[in-house]
Amino acid sequence: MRISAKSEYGVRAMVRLARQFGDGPIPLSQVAAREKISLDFLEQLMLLLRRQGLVHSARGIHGGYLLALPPSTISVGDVMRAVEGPMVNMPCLDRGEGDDPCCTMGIHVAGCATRDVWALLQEKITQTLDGVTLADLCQGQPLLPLHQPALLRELSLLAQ
Amino acid sequence: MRISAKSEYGVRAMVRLARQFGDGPIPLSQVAAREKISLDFLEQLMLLLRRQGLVHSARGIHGGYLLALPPSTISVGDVMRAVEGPMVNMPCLDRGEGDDPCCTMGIHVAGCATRDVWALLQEKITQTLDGVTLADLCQGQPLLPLHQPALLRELSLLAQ
DNA sequence: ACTAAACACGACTAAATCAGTGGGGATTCT
DNA sequence: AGAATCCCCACTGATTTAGTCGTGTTTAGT
Ligand code: SF4
Ligand code: SF4
Repeated sequence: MRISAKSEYGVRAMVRLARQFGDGPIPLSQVAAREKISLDFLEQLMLLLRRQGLVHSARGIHGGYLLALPPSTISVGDVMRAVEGPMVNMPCLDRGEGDDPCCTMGIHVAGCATRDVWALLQEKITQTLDGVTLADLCQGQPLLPLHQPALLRELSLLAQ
Repeated sequence: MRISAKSEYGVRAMVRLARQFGDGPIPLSQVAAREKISLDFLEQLMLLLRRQGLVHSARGIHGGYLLALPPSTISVGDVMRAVEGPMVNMPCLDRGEGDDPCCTMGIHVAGCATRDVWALLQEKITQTLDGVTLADLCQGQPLLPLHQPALLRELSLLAQ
């Protein structure tokens, strides 16, 4: 369950673009230098993000990349899906109950008890990552009150 | 973010042991055959689980492995931590704010905005995986009512 | 027109990780 | 003794990761 460099760099770069939202295209060379990311590698990531419609690009001497949407409407989950595909990579999750056997069990996926855990995990991860936007990361204040049970935190959010 | 074979096999094997909790030691050869896992690979995993105190082993001709605790007290998170270390592998999460720089930023980790996302993600994943026990996976009924928002589900659990 | 700065895109690669194998022990039951 | 089982570690082939490189295209300024 490690977080790949693609995801980390992708999010870092997008946060950088979010901070300068409205300033026109930002050249990747600047982002790469400030975030200490390989320019060539970063270009590949931005290409994926552009194809997903999360950023726009401008070519030529004053070109660069810029967010296609306001920072508050782009989630970390959107970025990660764009740069590295499905958030949780467990093949059996992508198939319906009636599909072919896909795993080492060789059996119908409906017969697997542990599959439910991975489905639950995928749901929670997706919820979490889709619940944080680039705008959230631009502000200085902490993202979460740590050491507080999730239920309490969610209830307090509900009470607002 | 893929789930490694270590984790999947580890959980599958532990569920198998949980189903036969109380029957004495189960030989790995049986578990491997029924779960279609390489015996040699599985042995490595069980060794790790034993060192974490999650299972006991018995050698000799009627030996095998058995859970060291009741299935309802062992969580999926416990199993995964035993077989593959920290649940979310992002080095900067394991260091305090005052530690050395550890990442490509080369800067103090406190200065990184995106780190908060990974911390939040780690917290959520840990909560989720620690909230499911082997006993939960042994029962036939579904683990989660899918397509239902998490908050509602948690509230309904609270109401019980 | 020319040039420099930027994106576009695919091919290639060194290193790391993963998943599994193999081989030798040690222990216990019959 | 002998068979089944756990114990432990070294090794390997395949895959993935995290880049690098090369070449081309577009645009702005001169
Ligand atoms: S064994 Fe179960 S969890 Fe693993 S791939 Fe097959 S259906 Fe999915
Ligand atoms: S850049 Fe931020 S998120 Fe990445 S390793 Fe460093 S502190 Fe952690």
